[in-house]
Amino acid sequence: MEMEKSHSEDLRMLIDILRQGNAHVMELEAHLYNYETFSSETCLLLSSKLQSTFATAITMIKLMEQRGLPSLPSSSTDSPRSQSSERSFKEQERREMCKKRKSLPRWSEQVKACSGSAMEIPLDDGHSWRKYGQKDILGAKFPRCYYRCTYRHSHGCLATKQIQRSDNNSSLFDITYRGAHTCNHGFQKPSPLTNEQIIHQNQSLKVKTEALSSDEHKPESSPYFSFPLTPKSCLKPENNIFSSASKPENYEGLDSEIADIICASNSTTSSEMLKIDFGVEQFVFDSEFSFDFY
DNA sequence: CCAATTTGACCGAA
DNA sequence: TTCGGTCAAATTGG
Repeated sequence: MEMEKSHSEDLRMLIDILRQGNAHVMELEAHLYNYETFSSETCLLLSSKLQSTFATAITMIKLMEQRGLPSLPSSSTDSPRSQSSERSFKEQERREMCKKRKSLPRWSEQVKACSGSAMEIPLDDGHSWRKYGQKDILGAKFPRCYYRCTYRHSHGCLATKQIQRSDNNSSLFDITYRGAHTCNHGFQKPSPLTNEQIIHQNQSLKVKTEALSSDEHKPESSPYFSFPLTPKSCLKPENNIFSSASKPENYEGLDSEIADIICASNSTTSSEMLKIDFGVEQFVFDSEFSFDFY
């Protein structure tokens, strides 16, 4: 009762903090998009702001956990009855996680394999992935591989991707991403590419954002899919339109097609970006910031 | 020894 | 029940 009140206050604060973090992401993105004002210093600054935002949020969640929420399984002082509920608590947590993952934005692209020869592996997208599964898919010639962000546990980064070799053209890979990276290990220093390389890669790359059916969520609230974290397809080094290593005329030289791709997943237009939130309710409760359980 | 991958088990959705 | 996605123990590789 008393507890509940302060709990909801905490939540409100937490939400504010996360909103702030979101604002920083916007700002960061704006810088990435604006070639004129782009500076790595600014980005680093924003990145560290983001880090501290998340750190604060994490700390808050931990505190709230200690105070108001069911205690962690580790404490052996619990009454026996809480032990029986421990299982269902974990179970519940798992289910919530599942739900959350499904609600994450999704987009896919087709990527050409390294045009070497035998080494048929899709290009590295600049993020660090850890394979966690492989499945034979009904009616598909090749198995589907499942990857999650390497930093899932250390940073609570929920990004995942699936890679599946195309049936008819085995040098093509369908890659489906789910969830934007919240870790900041993502963007390795982009290697300089020539103009031709960029153009070539742009041509061989199709990005389609799968706007999830809006009936899946109450449309009026949480605009999940307008959360405009730039998909890797925009930021990944091999497409490094924004890389300071590539010359400005690269960007200007490339036509609106690229801009379309860049905007594809932000299709809700930048004017809407400002009122976007994380779908915070879910984010707060389900987030995997409980990394110290692992 | 640690971190990544492999692979069968498990679980929820359809 | 089947299928697709994830987990986690066993295995591999550095």
